Amino acid sequence: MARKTKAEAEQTRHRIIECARMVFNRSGVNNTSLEEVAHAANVTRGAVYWHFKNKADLFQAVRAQTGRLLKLNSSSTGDALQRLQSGLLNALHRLESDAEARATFEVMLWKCEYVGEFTAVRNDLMKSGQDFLDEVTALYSEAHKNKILRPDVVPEIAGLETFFFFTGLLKIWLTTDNRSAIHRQTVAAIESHIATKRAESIHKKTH
Amino acid sequence: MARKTKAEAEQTRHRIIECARMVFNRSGVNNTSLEEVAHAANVTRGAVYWHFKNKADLFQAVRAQTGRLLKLNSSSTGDALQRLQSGLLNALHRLESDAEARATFEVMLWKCEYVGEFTAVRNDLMKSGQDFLDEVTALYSEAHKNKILRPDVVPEIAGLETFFFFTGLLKIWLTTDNRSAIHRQTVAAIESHIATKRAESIHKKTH
DNA sequence: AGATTTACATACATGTCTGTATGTAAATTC
DNA sequence: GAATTTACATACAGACATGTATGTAAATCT
Repeated sequence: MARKTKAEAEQTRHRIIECARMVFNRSGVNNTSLEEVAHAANVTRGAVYWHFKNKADLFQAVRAQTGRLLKLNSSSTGDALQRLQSGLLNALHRLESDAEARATFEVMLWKCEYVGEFTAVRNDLMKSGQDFLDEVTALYSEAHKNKILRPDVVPEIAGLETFFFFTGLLKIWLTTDNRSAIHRQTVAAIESHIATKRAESIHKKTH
Repeated sequence: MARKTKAEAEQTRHRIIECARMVFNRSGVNNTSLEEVAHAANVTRGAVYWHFKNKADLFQAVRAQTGRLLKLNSSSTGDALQRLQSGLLNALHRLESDAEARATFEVMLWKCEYVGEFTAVRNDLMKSGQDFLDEVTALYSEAHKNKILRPDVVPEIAGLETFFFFTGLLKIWLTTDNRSAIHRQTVAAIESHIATKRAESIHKKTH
């Protein structure tokens, strides 16, 4: 076959990543051969090995393409707790609407053995987890400063709690068969998670 | 080699399970060959295949030997929320003190691809997750009935929240390098998680 | 326009894993 | 105590995965 244009090569690379995500999600990362990925992408292993060093490298690319789920510092308004809540709800909404992101997280949380070459991937994952924790903690600190956080709630601890909570939520939500069936309860759990941390001051709008 | 006594055979079976847990934890379930397990247990693959149908079956045995982590209906006393809290703390404590249980959960949460034969294992896992959810929800219902739950907290939602929270806690805690360093904060997160759900009645002892 | 890369496809060498079939000597059964 | 299981070890067959080396025709560079 002829050499491809630079743009075509980039297309090929993207196709490999997308197909890798699909196949990983179907068969698991370790259980998937690069031959399967190549076949799904209509190329040979040669192409895969040209674009990526090995499977772990490919998996990192899959991860990188999806990126972070939570974006707290974006458009949303309101006090710190409201911003945190809508950040969490937005993340959930992205998972619901973005099938690719969902697949990526499904692979990361249920279809990958973090061992050997993949411990590096896990460290990466934990690093973005630490970022999540930092951002959430910062929001709780702001809430504390503004007296809208319950006085007996420590920002650092609350941040950790939310980190645990959302990690588990993702893990469980992703493996639930009928996700739309638990949508309402999941949203309610998020709202309740935040609401119970809010100081009981004068009359406040919950909604 | 000679045929083993029934008791010896049972010993062999146990040895295989324990070694499987170790090797799975080191190399991941999918990435581990039954030859490795057999070697670690000082037997051949013949023995492994005699005792277990295949790797998934062996993994189920590893899981079954460790059993559930949470035992809420046991000895602890106090009101529903106190019992829930000590149940969660006990589960954490078991993970800290019981290296085998820890290894099993590490494998289940970080070193296994739930795909193919292993989807059955995941279903099993989710079933015990559902049991957890039911028990926790029952405790919140009791707390609600006894007016010690915040009136704006719905037992079912709180149960779900706690389920998410503890699932994430396990996952994160198990992959943290220096676990003793985050012990205090983890305990505090559990306590805070429960405390924020308690109704603010008259004077109560937090400790 | 010629030289040089590039973007793969093909081929090769090697190792590994699985499941099953068969062998066997001693426990266990009757 | 003879017949039958049992608890494995050994052997076999087939598939499959990985990484690299090599080939090649067309882009891209100069």
